[in-house]
Amino acid sequence: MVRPRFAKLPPAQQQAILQAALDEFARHGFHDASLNRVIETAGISKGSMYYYFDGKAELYAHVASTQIGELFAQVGPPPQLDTGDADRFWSVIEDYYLRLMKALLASPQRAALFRGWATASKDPAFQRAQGELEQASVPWIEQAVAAGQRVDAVRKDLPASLLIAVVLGMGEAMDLWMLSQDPDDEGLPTVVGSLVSMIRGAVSA
Amino acid sequence: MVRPRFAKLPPAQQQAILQAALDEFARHGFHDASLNRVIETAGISKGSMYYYFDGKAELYAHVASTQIGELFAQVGPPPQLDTGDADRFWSVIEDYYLRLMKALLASPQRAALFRGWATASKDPAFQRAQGELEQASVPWIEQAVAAGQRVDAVRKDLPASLLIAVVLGMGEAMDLWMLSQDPDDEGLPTVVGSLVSMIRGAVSA
DNA sequence: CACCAGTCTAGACCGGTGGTCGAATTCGTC
DNA sequence: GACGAATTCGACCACCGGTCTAGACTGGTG
Repeated sequence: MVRPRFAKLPPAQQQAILQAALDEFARHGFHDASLNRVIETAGISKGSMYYYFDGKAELYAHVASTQIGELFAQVGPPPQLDTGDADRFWSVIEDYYLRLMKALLASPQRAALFRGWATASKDPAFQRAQGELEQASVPWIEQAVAAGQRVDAVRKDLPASLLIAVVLGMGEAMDLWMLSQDPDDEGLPTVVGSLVSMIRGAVSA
Repeated sequence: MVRPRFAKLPPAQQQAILQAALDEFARHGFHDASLNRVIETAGISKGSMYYYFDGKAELYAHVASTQIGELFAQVGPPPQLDTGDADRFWSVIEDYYLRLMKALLASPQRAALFRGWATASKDPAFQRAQGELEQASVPWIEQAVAAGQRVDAVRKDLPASLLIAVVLGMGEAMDLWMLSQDPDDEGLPTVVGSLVSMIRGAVSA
């Protein structure tokens, strides 16, 4: 975790550090980002950086969770999923996915940060600090799978861990593909519709 | 590419280098593997290593392509896919997938090496040297998708690049999940059957 | 024999990395 | 002002992948 001391810094300096870190992580991804460049850009010394953050991974985790928070603040909380039948389930998923992607495409730097997520998630140094972030995304997917099974939208003959792993893998591949295509706002709904139809095909009963 | 000089080394020393590199890459993945540890284990100097290999990426590429070669020698070449209808297509896929996974589970070190592939494929230093390896896997998937479309086993309304990206993502997630489950030989066919059914659901028409 | 070009090895060295640490400085409070 | 805690600083550490030079060894030639 970020150390509590950080909150006591003048907001301007907090912002300088976070902005420098966001720039660096968005541009280079987790592993190739340089802490030395961050402290140089932010105008602080290495000692200060390690006084406020336990290390590179903690800094990344803090930046990423801040960005996630802002993204959710824009898009709104995840919707209720088990309020209808299977078709309803999937159309709610598609709608929410579409809104998320729209918001993401609207802020390229944030998109670049999340694009580097896949890389970061395989880095041992990062995985130790990932706990907090994971608890914001994986449980939601777990609940979504459970809700889908409740309304007969998701098959029940496979372990939930496998369904989740596959959905995450598909999502990652789709996100990377979409971000590399840079679709306009008109084409986006069609693309998202196709992606959700693929997920539906993979996991539905 | 590996330099031709390497082939002129005494086989024992070739083996020492390749074994040390395989151990290191399998244990740590591409990025976190240390060339210094490899040369120490192999008992050669850094100068010699760079005399025989252009760098870390070339060494990894050589080790990996050797392992791929041995794997294919065990399992046999990819099968002909467009010799029947859709059901035939998918059963051939499932059969081949099953044989590949069986062979992979039989040699844990090789499995660990390939598990690190995903990590490696995102490393810029690695991508430059990936050409040779890529030409052995991606084109095969492209052909498989094209063959599947020919026999109406794969939907034609989406770009091939998306289908391939999603299938690769699913495959990666499934492989990781399977290797983490460490299934016995009895359970394997069932699991592989489920996985192929998920891929089929995602990409079929 | 002497000489030489080519092959090969050793390891010092380079700029970079993330991370540590003790000293110096600033700040809050008596 | 004085004292202790909070904060800042940058030198320093071990390690990384990669470069480079000095020299040992080899086989061939006059």
